Amino acid sequence: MANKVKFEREQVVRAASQLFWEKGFHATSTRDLQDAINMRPGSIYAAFGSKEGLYCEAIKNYAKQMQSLINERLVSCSSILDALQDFVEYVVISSKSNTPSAICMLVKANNEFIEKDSYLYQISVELMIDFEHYLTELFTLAIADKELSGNIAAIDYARFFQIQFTGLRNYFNRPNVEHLAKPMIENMFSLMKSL
Amino acid sequence: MANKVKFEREQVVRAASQLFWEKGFHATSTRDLQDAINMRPGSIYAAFGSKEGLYCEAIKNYAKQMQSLINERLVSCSSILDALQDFVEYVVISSKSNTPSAICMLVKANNEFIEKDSYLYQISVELMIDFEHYLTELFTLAIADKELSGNIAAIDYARFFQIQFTGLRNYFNRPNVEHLAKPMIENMFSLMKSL
DNA sequence: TTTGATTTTGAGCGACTGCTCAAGTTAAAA
DNA sequence: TTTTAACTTGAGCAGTCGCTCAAAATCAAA
Repeated sequence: MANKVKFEREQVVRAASQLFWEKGFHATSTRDLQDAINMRPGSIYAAFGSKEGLYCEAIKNYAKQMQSLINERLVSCSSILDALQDFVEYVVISSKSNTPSAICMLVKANNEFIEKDSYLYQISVELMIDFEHYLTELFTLAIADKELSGNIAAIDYARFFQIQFTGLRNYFNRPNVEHLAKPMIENMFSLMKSL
Repeated sequence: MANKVKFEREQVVRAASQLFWEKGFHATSTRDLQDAINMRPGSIYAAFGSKEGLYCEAIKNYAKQMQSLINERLVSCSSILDALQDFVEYVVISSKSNTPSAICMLVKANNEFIEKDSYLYQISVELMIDFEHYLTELFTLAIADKELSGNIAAIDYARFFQIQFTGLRNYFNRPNVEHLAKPMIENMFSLMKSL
């Protein structure tokens, strides 16, 4: 005695994620979303409650996929730092043409939601802290593997990495500097190894 | 045979700048602006042409004021790098409580206007490049003064500075990390001096 | 004063926003 | 089959958006 949902939730959330990532929360209208995910308002609101609810799933999906990108490289690369460098090069250089924005969606969210007690701001902080924890685990292993000196703590490597990564992605969101990306990423990693 | 404008243009642009900086372009309504600058729609549109026109003046004013902050410190400090470090500490730490956002307005604009051929995106890029040129001049002087090794070119110091600065400001847009700001800024500058 | 170009005012236009809900459609259970 | 609960549809609501423009206010020149 029922009917079944006709949409693929993961696929819909990914499409919404792409649109929100590109345009930001405020500049994305529910009509834009309807077109992007091919659902009518009633279905959207039945499934996600509100534009905010859909955004919330979308940004969590984004964070999950970003970690997947690293995890894939941990399998295929011979060291943790090689995996991270390959990840950074992929994000800043290779994926630029088929990605909705050069800027991390978490950073965009963190910049857009100015009310510090708003739900979406807090989600953005949570996901960034999750990512920092994930990085800290990786750098703990990298220190144990003697890939890094261990002169500073794993969490400090994680902070250094995030600041460089965010700074680089912002810098390369301007035209005519593409040729600088590869050497600057290499500098970033040799700097980190010298800490 | 005339009437005179009753508003102080510089003061109005500064107020608009603060609001746009805080909320971004899309999330700032013309009603918000009316209240912030105490002008009625007709006067605003007579003076600035459009919301976009007002934003344009506002962001240029922001860029000008940011350079003023550095220029003031170049006068009062004994070296260029001291002035820059004082500037960074002021922006990231001291001014945090009386500033509309922890994030640079140019960076926010550059992230918000996704149409690469839109006028406001191009303005944001122009102002960032202006700032890079300004920094490059400073680092040229710093190299001549032997404050920096000169192992890399002035423009490369300018790029390094911008990436660190943007990365730091983004990192400190999260709660509970304030105590890390001072040491991380010191690290940034000692790292730069070791390049 | 009076004149008249200039500036300011604010009601309100047409378009768009996030969202609702009655009506229609679907498919498993009876 | 028929029933019925779950799902989908899309017209449209109440509110907000950027912006316009006729009318009122202002003030230097005549």
